[in-house]
Amino acid sequence: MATLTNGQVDGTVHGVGVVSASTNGLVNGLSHSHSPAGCPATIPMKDHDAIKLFIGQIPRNLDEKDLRPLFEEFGKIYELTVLKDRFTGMHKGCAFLTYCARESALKAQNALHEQKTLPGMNRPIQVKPADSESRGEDRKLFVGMLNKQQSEDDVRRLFESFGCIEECTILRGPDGNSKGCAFVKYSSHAEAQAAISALHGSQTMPGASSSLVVKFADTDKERTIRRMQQMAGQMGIFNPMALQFGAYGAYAQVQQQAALMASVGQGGYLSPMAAFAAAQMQHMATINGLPGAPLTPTSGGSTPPGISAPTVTSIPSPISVNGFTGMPPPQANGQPPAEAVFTNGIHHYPAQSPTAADPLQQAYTGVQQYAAAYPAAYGQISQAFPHPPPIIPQQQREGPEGCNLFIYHLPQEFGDGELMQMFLPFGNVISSKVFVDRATNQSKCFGFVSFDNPGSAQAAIQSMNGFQIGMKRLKVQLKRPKDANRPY
DNA sequence: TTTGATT
Repeated sequence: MATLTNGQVDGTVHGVGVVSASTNGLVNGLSHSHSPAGCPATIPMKDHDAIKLFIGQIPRNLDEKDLRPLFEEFGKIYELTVLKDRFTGMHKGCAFLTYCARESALKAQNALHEQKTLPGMNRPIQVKPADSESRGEDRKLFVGMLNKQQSEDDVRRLFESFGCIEECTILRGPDGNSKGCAFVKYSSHAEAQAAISALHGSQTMPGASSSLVVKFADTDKERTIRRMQQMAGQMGIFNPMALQFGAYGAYAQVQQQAALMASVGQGGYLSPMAAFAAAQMQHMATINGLPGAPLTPTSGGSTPPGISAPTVTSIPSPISVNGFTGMPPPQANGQPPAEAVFTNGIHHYPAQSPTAADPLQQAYTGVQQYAAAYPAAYGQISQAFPHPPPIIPQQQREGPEGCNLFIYHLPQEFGDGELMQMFLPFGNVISSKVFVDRATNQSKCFGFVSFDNPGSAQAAIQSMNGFQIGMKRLKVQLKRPKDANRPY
């Protein structure tokens, strides 16, 4: 019965391999009747996941009608085309073959590929998925910035007017919650392209942070590249210096920042690093609880062995860094509050000649103050040192509950790196993320920092919440737990 | 200016 139906709609069926072919035909016929509007009524139907095969090493005297019988024993053929030279029409010795059923293609490949040699050929026949198949996700779209409440059906409705949707999947987490993105597979590249043109950036879903993203899904290669980049990012978070030297390394990092700050500070442009160094200086004052009080420019400047740093001097004038207000007016006297605070045996060296007040020295001094003001913080880092440092915390972006901070009112210039470094003194930062507007690549001035323990997170809140940078004050709070703020 | 998604 099914065979008859197929025979009627498909004049090319030859009645070979009828049993399995008709089964597939029936299934497809049924699904076809339910297919969304806009799907062309292609006959005969093939499986959505049908595989287009490349057939090689075909004698040039065989054309489609000669080849059919050979392949039909594995299932109903949807399409078989001998490749011909575009200009001369000459048989190129190969063909494309698509079965209605994916299964048939697999069977044919297993049975034939390199298994026999056709008459007149000196190499065995090739039966394998066409290149276009392995490459071929060019009709599959990645859709981002969906509302997390939207279902497959909602997404289908949004995309159905551009073509025949073969597949629509919302990406979900382990708990079944939508991740706000989806895959939509059309039956052709052109349909997918049409959907991109019409929908990408066209609207912003309620609750989404930016406009709808509609683009071709990654190919395998792109996916691999992305993975590598992610790995690199993971490694990058954990600065080798910090890992190797614990607090010592962190301190060296700060020195590097200071140097960088100085180098750009003179040009009038305030880099993220400079902003950070400046922030640290100010923060240091805050922590001391001595805003405007004598903060010591230090005689305690240390140059840890092996780390090159400029000669340290005291600062004769108040620190002022472009664009930053509220800096404490340090005075050139007194002692740093925490001389020799490093608990891992690193000591400050005596200061050298007190001279000039160039930006570098200012910055450097400020950073020293910062370091000096953080005995506890640096102590934490150094405590972690004797244990094997957690290098890559299993891909995780988030720490345990209570370890993740949400920070906003960040300076526009801050990126992930600056954010991390700002919080490094409070513990092991397992991730830091500044939100970036996908359209403009600009920071949205808020982000996340995750520690590996709640104590560090609390310490960071204590110290950094309300911390003034420029005209803004940081807000540092625990990240809302995932299940909070659910409408239902 | 207010909560990390991504094949």
